Amino acid sequence: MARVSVEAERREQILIAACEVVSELGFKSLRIADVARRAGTSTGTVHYYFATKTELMHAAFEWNFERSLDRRRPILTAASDPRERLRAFIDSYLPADDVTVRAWHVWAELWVEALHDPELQALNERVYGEWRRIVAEIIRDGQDAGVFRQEDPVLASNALIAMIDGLALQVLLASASMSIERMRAVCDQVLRAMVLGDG
Amino acid sequence: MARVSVEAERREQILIAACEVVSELGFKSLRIADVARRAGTSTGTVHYYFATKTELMHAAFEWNFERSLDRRRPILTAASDPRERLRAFIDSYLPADDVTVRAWHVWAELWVEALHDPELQALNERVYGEWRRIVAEIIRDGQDAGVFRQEDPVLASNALIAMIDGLALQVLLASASMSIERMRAVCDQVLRAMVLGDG
Amino acid sequence: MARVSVEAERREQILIAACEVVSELGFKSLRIADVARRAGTSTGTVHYYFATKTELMHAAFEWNFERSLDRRRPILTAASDPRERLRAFIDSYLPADDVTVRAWHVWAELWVEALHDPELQALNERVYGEWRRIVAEIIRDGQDAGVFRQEDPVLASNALIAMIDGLALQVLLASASMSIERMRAVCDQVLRAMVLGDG
Amino acid sequence: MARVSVEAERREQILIAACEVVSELGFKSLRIADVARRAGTSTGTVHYYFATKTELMHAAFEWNFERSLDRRRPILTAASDPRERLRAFIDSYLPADDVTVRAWHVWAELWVEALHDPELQALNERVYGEWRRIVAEIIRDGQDAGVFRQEDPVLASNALIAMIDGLALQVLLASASMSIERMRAVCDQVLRAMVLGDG
DNA sequence: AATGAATGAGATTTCATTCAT
DNA sequence: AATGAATGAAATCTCATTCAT
Repeated sequence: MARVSVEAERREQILIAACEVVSELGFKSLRIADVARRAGTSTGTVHYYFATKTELMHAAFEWNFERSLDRRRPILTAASDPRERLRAFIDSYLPADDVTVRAWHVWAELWVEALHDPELQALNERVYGEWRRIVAEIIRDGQDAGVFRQEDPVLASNALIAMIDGLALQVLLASASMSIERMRAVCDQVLRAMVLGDG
Repeated sequence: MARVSVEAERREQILIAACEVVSELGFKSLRIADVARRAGTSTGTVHYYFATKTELMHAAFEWNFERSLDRRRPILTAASDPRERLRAFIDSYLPADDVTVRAWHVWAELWVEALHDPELQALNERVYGEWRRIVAEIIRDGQDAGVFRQEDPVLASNALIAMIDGLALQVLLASASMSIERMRAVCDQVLRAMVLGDG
Repeated sequence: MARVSVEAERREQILIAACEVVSELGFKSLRIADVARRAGTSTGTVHYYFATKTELMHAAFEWNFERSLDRRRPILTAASDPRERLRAFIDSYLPADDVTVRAWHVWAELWVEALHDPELQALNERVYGEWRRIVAEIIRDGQDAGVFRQEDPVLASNALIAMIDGLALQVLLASASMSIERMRAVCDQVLRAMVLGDG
Repeated sequence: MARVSVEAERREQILIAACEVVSELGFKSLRIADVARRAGTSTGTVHYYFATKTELMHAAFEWNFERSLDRRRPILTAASDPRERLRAFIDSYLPADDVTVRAWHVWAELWVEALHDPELQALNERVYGEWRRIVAEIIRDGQDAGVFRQEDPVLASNALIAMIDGLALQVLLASASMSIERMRAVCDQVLRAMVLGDG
């Protein structure tokens, strides 16, 4: 019993460390030794839990996604006005705090890694399926309530999510022309256009 | 004179090869030896033209951007209806043909590399400045002509470009839910919403 | 008392497992973890019984030899015609069944390991002393009975045993030109030459 | 031109070093770093010539065999009495001098490695085919000349070669009961039995 | 008596970079 | 201008061994 939790705990320590290192150095520069040091253990131990670097990174990407989802659950289950829900959801994706910035970094690394790795593509697919369903649902609710303009909710959801990805990326790239505030303003203008009787 | 052009040609051969290899294997897996083989030369020669791997990659990213810009120039200088111009511009970014797909791959690799490299961030900044100016200009033209809805053209331009980046990425990731056709449909719906008297 | 036998049993399980793994993977590739898995226990337990890998392997070689000897005892104690006894003895060394093949594999691994290990050389010496004495005895009996040709029985015994080793090795190496049948034919011809009044 | 010979020379230096190290430490204990040091170069260079440790070892085994063959060619082409030729051939296999001892060591390591490696089994097959043909030829010549006893020359050749292998192995194992002199005596007695009108 | 998580020393392998030609 | 043999630093991965439980 105690054993199991020790193992699970250790495993998570290593995954946390891996995400931190990916976020700081990038996947390309990440060395097992960095992860080990960060997790307060040895490379041997990292390999005891994850047979290969690839296995470790896949697990880290998966873990990063699960945590992201966990953090949003409260927002989505809160029964509130669709406009509020959509805004809160989008807001939670602004790379404003350390945790969110880190998660975005990891996610960006996954994208590029996935370009040449079908297994990671499958993870991306799963995640985006989840996002698209959530956002499309909110849009549909808003349309039914007569507060969002009529249009295909699935296409709109795709447009919204893609825009967030693209904007966040520019923010992460420390773009002088794309600060957090600017990103928020862009999102606001797009949301305003979606809401009826707001112009 | 002749010499200079021979050198310039060789240099470009190497840059082309570098972009091809990045697109196929990813930056992380690219080896100088791969680029050399692809360019039909030796690692020694690659280093003769580019002192370090970093220098080579920066030059390749720059080259990729210049080519991208060259390919769009005809679209932008063609004096036509803003709606047509905007659509043509967006269309030229759909990762539909090999050349465009390859360019996107290289671009995606640059993004992630730039997360930890200020020099590449500067390149990204220059490129996005260019794009934003171009798109904002078209939007302004359309608004002046009374065909686009009134809104901040710079914010709208940011929204549009970010969306294209995000959508293209999902297409590149071979997402089952984001084909080229789907991407086109998403763009169409967004454009339709921008155009007045179209709903 | 009961405890001791439990320990002895466990010890033997591990030795059996070690011989099986050596036979299948070779000494070079054998890992303690393999032996542990095969014995249905853990690496910790293997080390509880054998302090080091070297100690385990020496014990396994010793065990392999003892078993080999045990299997031949009935043949040697059966009072019969020297010709029959010699033939039966040789026959028992043909790598025809699984048990014998496995024993040969282990033995071959010992040879090569012993090239750089005096302790294993000592074991080899003991074993060969045993074989040579046995075979020389049979030959002497046959000479006394007037059925074997006159020659130095110790030299003849060495020749015979060396030949069996060399032939068995080629059979183990899956040589297309040295099958079990061929090995038997070679031994037959040599035996026939030893027996008087047979040409 | 010069280049080619430099490469070929370097390659051979490395193979010589590899055989020496195998002979001294055994295949199991051999490290690329040992070979590199012995060859007066770096591990990087060894890998420049041989992609993997396996490839290096296979090449070394092959090289060891080719050299062995080269050393015997004079004996075999010398037109002389079959009895003399057979004796000289056998004599050349006694592990009496350093070169021969080293070659035997390498050969013994190959045997055991080949037990789990089909590619090495193929090499063993090629080599033994060569030996068997050579020895069988000599025996046939001797039988035709009426100096060797009548028996199947191929079986006799197999018996002889296997015996030499088995005896040499015991000599290499520093067996107290199998010195070089003893090995010579055993061979002599066997040869004497083959020769007609000699008892 | 038995376990298995953890370790660290060490081995192979990779590859950008150098440099003599 | 161009080459490619050679290098060495560094990274992943392996595994016997230890030790707290």
